[in-house]
Amino acid sequence: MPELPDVEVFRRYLENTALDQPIEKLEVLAEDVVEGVSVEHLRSRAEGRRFRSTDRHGKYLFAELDNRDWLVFHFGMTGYLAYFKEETDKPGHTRALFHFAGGYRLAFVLQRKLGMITLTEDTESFVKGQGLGVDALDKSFGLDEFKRLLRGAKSGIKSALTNQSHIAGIGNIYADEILFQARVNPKALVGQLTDHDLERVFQAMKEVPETAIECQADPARMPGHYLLPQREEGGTCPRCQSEIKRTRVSGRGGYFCPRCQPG
DNA sequence: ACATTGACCTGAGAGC
DNA sequence: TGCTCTCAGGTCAATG
Repeated sequence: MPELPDVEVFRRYLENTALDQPIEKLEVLAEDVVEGVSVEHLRSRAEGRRFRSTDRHGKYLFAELDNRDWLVFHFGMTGYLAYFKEETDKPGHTRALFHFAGGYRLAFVLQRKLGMITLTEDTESFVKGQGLGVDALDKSFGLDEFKRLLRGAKSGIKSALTNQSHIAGIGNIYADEILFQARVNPKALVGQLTDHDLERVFQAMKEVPETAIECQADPARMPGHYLLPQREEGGTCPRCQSEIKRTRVSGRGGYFCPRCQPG
């Protein structure tokens, strides 16, 4: 779930639910999801504060406190946020829980503990420290820079797209969707692609996440020509009705249409 | 210096 | 039912 579009949806969710409310208590239910700072320190910085603004870079979500600290959330493969009031609505695998003055809570949920929470004073230096590349949807990130980043890459196009140190935000699922929309085979090497291929990949890299965000990152709401709702073996290509095939690209499962994305 | 693989963590679903 | 195996949208360290 948590690639760029999902994290952007979480960001807006936090913005629309939890902003400006006094944080009475931060309950950490799994201490190992707090990284870089002690749980005590994190709690002491957050309690008594409010979330003032939010930001996002790639798959990282930032929430600014009114003391100018930033909480950083990473959602791993399974994370999400849940805002609720009744104890019975608390999701399983809640790892941290913000209790607000009005009785509402915001849960940071991870099934697998591959995500984390940390603290930073400066989001830009955090991004730099993580070695993250430009956010895929950054307005100033244009075709020329895209070509420059990929030129010289010896890897496959899918690895290049999901390499967070080049471009931040694209993961396994959306890489498949982008390559499907661009009609490029997921096993293609960057060096084999024509300029025209790269232009289509670039355009899809901009359009797909934008559209996914509009659809709340929910495959059921996505346009009929999207692969995502059909992303399973035996699924049907929305363009040519061929059978969707599964493949393995650098250790990860991928799905594609052999006819629309010939290799 | 780069690219790919395995490990990390936990649960769901398939097959026996 | 219960066991084992494989897989899952993340990154990072260790390999090639």
